[in-house]
Amino acid sequence: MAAAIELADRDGVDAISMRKLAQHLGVEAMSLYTHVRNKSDLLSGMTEAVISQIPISIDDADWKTSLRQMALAARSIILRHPWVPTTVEMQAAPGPAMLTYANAVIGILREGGFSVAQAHHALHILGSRVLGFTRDLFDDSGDLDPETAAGLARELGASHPYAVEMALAVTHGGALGRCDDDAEFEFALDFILDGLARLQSS
Amino acid sequence: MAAAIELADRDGVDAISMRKLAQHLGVEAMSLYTHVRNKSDLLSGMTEAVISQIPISIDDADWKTSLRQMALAARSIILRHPWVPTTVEMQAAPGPAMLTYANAVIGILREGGFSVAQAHHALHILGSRVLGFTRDLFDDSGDLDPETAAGLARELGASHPYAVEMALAVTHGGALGRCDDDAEFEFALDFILDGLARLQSS
DNA sequence: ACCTGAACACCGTTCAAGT
DNA sequence: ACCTGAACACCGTTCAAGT
Repeated sequence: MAAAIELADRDGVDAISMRKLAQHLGVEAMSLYTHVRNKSDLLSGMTEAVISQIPISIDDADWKTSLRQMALAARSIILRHPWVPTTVEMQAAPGPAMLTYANAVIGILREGGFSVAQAHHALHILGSRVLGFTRDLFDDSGDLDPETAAGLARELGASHPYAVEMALAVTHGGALGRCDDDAEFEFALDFILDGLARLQSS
Repeated sequence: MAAAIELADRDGVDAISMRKLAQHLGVEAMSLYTHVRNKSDLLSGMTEAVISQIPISIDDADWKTSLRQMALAARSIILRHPWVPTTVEMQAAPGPAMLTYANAVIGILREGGFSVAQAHHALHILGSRVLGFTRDLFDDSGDLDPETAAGLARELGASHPYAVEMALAVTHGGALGRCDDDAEFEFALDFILDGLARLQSS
């Protein structure tokens, strides 16, 4: 399992095949089937192993800081295993580690005074952000060299002025510095947590 | 392209292979390579074809109703092609249709009075929700028959009380009716749009 | 320009066989 | 209990050949 995680971290999850993993372990491909039912079983095992590393916040802080702590902790762990979002989405049913994590999140909300219905809404709103990741529509932390960026701007400026304006502002530090994914994640997280506080008290 | 979309709608995107698609078209697999560079080119073509169907709202309503309209329209189209979220995430670079869509969203925000920085934040917060989909952590619109549900509750109730409480409330209409994905999506969307309005005026 | 067929280097998985 | 090797039914893609 550890070997598979290491291999996925290095080469990406697409590079994981029974044959390659076996080779990585100095063994024949079919030997893996004694330890794992099939490939999807392997992938859930890897996913569960990572999820179970996310610390569940136990201290009795208020729900907002607890949730914030957990989401940021989750993010820092998942950043080290960038393939996890993919494998999480591939799973049909959540494993025990995932269930424990979800139970902790719901528990924080319920103990914080959310009704079941409110907590349910909150889960839908937080979506995968409680797990520390957001599938961005596209990478805007781009590193284009200035000349190709200028070329693109000239080509697309007429048809997509707003997109180009933002891309330019974000990539080479115009008004905004280059897009800071960490800061952007925290901003979105706090935006949601503040909204949930308002939802609860309304 | 249309044939590929039809096949993916019917059998899922995993069932799409050059060989199967060719067979579906009554042709040999290698013939496809005259119309498409490779498989990933095929998948982006399919994705782009669907994205380009999403109507860009042109009427001069305020930004909130415009964005709401677009997100709901996007959702209704993507619901008919459930594989699109997957293929969107697989793409390295956004195609023209995706760019046009993003430009429209940013344009609505900018014309609605958002600064570039605010619009940038808004994009990160909306995430894939502007495209009408959210990857839920897990399906909670489950349809378990009552007895296995009761069994699960007994088994997990001790270790995961909060998760079980919510699952029971959501699945067989306790306090909440069974989880209505449409309503839940609209709720989350409005939650975000209201928050963005507050962000803008602060 | 479009289609074909054979071929190559991969997959996941089974099964019978070994220790 | 754990590992192996051959085999099967698949992949995406190349290349030379046809019309």
